[in-house]
Amino acid sequence: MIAGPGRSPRKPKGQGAERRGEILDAALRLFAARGVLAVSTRDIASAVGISQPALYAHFRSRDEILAELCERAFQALAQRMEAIPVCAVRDRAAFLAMCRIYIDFGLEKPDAYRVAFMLEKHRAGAEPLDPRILAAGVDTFGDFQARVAQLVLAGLTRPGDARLLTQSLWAGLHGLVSLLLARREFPWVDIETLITRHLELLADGVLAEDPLTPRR
Amino acid sequence: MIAGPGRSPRKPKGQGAERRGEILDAALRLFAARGVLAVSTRDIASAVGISQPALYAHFRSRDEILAELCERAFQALAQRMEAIPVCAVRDRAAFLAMCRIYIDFGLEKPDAYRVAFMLEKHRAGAEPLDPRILAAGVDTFGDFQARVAQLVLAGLTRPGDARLLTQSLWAGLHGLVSLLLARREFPWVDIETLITRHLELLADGVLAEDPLTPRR
DNA sequence: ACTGATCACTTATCACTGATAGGTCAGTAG
DNA sequence: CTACTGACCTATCAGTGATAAGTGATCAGT
Repeated sequence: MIAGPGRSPRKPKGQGAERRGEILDAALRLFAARGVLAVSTRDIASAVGISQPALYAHFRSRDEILAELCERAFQALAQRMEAIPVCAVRDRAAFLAMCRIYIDFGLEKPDAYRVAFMLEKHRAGAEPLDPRILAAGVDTFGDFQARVAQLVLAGLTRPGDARLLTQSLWAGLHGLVSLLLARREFPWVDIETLITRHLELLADGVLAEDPLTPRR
Repeated sequence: MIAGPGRSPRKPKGQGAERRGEILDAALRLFAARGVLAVSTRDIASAVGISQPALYAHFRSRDEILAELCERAFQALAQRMEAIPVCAVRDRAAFLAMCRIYIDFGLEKPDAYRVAFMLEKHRAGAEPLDPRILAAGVDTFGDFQARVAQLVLAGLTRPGDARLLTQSLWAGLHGLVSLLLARREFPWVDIETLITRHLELLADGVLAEDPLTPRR
């Protein structure tokens, strides 16, 4: 669409996997700058400094580039989540910290979050979604679930098994992040207040009332 | 993309607003059948029985068709919500029923829901979103908030004003609906169980503990 | 040193997208 | 009858994702 700042001046050949990485970096940078829908394969190729069809030597389709970025995003989130070790999830504070990591990730890396959780990968009639990506998503979800399971084992949660509680909690977190990202023009209350209150709401809904660790 | 079943055989002229309605109906039908992204203006025009440029006599762009459908979707949701009058929202059961209406709407009319709540209207660099649509959304949200305010007035909620609680609750509901719609291939637990438990979670998070109306 | 294969890349082109320009034709007002 | 209006058409635009076929450098084997 727009000429853009960055037509690189034709690169030397570039060694296999190295080019692949360059393409992914350029794509993520453009997606972050203009939005996922507004970036064409020509834009990406131009930013890398190669012709548009050259992309197809490294990726089978534009969607495969997205899928690869999606996998990267899952890994980045999983890495952040490691800041709260599974064994450390034993009280309300750790629960809140864990949820906070998810929300902060979404708000700080909106395009990674969009690619991973908001884009519809298989439009009606397309192929059934790269199983590698599905696996990466399920893995990341598993990391989350393992931490919730700690709370269940410690008897801190309201009734329900870890899988059910985790899916419900995930929905609660995703709802806030995705609405904030997709409806920036909505008249939100103060965002920090909203996040804090929403986390309290989720904690109240997931965790058992416990007089020893009062809510506020 | 695909020829599709429905090239209507060239309509007679059609009176102004009537054509407009036909176009919206056809667009919604196609979006529901193939997904919003997979439907072109030529598909819509062909289904109505007119040429593709003729659409632009009634709408300024494809996005304006989407915006109009979005407004319709908000109205449809608002209409369903009227089944629970504002004054009737006085207890946990009414709260759950109100939330259930939202979720059922999303799952039963996935394309209307997608158009209204999940599509990103203003990609980076586009025009700032039709204010009529924004107003329709804020109105629908207001209907929701009025019901939550009843609960606040009745002293049934945990701390927080109605606006804050409503935005948080909305996020909780939207998270579940949008994830179920966007990630159909995810290994969800039984969906009815998940919905029920999630609504309990939200109720526990929003409503005060009240020994007179026990949770289960 | 020559040959043949391979690889990363190119240009040219495909069918398709949303959108615009300009002409056609029926119906109506004067 | 003329003049106008409005709904509609065909033709065409630039931009999209993707493919085909060709180019030139590199490298292994002889």
